[in-house]
Amino acid sequence: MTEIKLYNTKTRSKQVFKPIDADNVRMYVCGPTVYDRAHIGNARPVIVFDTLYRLLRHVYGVDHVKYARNFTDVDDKINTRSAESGRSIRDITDETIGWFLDDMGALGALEPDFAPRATEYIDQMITMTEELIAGGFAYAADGHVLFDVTSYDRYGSLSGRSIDDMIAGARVEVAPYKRNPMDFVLWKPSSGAQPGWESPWGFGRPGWHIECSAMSRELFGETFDIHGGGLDLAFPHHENEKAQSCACMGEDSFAQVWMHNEMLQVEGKKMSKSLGNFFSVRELLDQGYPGEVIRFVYLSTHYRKPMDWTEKKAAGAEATLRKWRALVEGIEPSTSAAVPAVIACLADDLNTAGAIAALHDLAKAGDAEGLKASAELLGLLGDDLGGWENKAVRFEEVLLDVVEIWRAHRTNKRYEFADAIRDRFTFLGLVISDSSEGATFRLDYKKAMESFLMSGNVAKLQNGPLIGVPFSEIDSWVASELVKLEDS
RNA sequence: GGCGAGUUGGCGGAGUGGUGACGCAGCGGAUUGCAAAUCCGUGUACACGAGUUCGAUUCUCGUACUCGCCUCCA
Repeated sequence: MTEIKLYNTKTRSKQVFKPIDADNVRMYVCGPTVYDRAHIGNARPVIVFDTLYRLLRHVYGVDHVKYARNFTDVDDKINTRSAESGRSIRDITDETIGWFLDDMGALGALEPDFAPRATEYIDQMITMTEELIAGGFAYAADGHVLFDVTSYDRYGSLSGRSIDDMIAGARVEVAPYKRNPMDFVLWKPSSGAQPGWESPWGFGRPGWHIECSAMSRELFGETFDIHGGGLDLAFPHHENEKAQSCACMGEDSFAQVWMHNEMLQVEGKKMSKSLGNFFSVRELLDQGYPGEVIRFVYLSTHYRKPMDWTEKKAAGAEATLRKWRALVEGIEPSTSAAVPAVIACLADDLNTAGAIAALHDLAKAGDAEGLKASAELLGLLGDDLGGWENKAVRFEEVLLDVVEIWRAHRTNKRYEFADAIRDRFTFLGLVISDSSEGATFRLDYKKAMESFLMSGNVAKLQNGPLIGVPFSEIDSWVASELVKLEDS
């Protein structure tokens, strides 16, 4: 059996992965708070852990791996959104969950086996909170229940912090009902319009961290194999989850391996709402980036390194995938055809960049079957379209007419006319590949967009090059230019 | 202030204690009416300083710089 090594945040080292039960490998990943479209940073853990899920399924068998990813559907951001829009919380969260699954599906992410919603596990959260109080790890005060961080002596061990250091950082909310400023909320009171449930401490709602502890116990039991999420969750979210669960169920309980993906940047800068370079997966898809291209860009950087999203990388990814897709077209590989070199890279702490290099080797060697089977382990080159339909040239009829004119000029050696037409094509971003089997065309989006802007169209670039013109506008512009070309 | 990560050729990006991936770009060639596409070939890079070593880009320590988390945000 393939030996998988994973970097464990808890031990700060790469270790051989030994599942608790090889017939029931369990992975829990923190999912989104559902109040808005997923931004491109949300997509990184989804793609990273989807790839790990695929690898685990390959190694342990599809029926022996269980993956849970929660939806946080009770949160003040959702309450705010509800108050602003006048819509019900359930409406907002239902819609957002639908968007999330659509957008992540477009990136080739498999749906997890479990997608628990926090609001459906309130009872379990209350139960765990009661257990923590009974065990002396939490206390009720002023309608709140707080976790007493001093009661758990390993508090801070996951993220490498000490309580004293953190208090010195002075970034904690001081509240009169807290015994220690670092104590965090397990339960808090709700008033009027806020969502809430009856509890031993009155009408209220859970704090953020308790949901993962309660839901993972319900779905997976007291212990499970892998807990993943973005590095920014390491503290406080994961530290607090671990404190709750281990205080409640023992130090050996809860996650055995903690994995954190590094953050994502955009064109070399931190992506944040305050910097305004913040955009959603849907915006990227709508601009014509196939989901598969986005996925490829993410996988070309190791998950524990900061990843920079750039247009240049996307263009490179597209060129590579286009080449590979042409090579594997019509190939039906057996599921066991995945190549050892690719598997070995993935098994080495998910070295996806190395795996992609191995795929390049396969492509160069012309091993279409190996390429396709191996690529599918990374969620690439699947049979679904991967979002390429957005790139299909929808003005095909006009195009074919113009091509006939171009061809006629060439056949008659009227090269100056033929070349003028071709130059026009090139200007429009239409890349012509004229082979012995006939001419084929594709639209170079970036080139087309440049020409579009050069042609006097108003630039709509507001927040950098990516938040630009929708692909559909380029599309119709190219079509109208082709009509002009045909007329002239 | 606390914690952590990184620094590899023009760009992106793996990896290794000892003849230096891979991709893109560039360059040369094949092909082409000319191109595009494709194919073939081509590149002695590992922040700086010291230490360990027969030998370090790879290990240790230090310096510089970059970045992230601790706040909305994964």
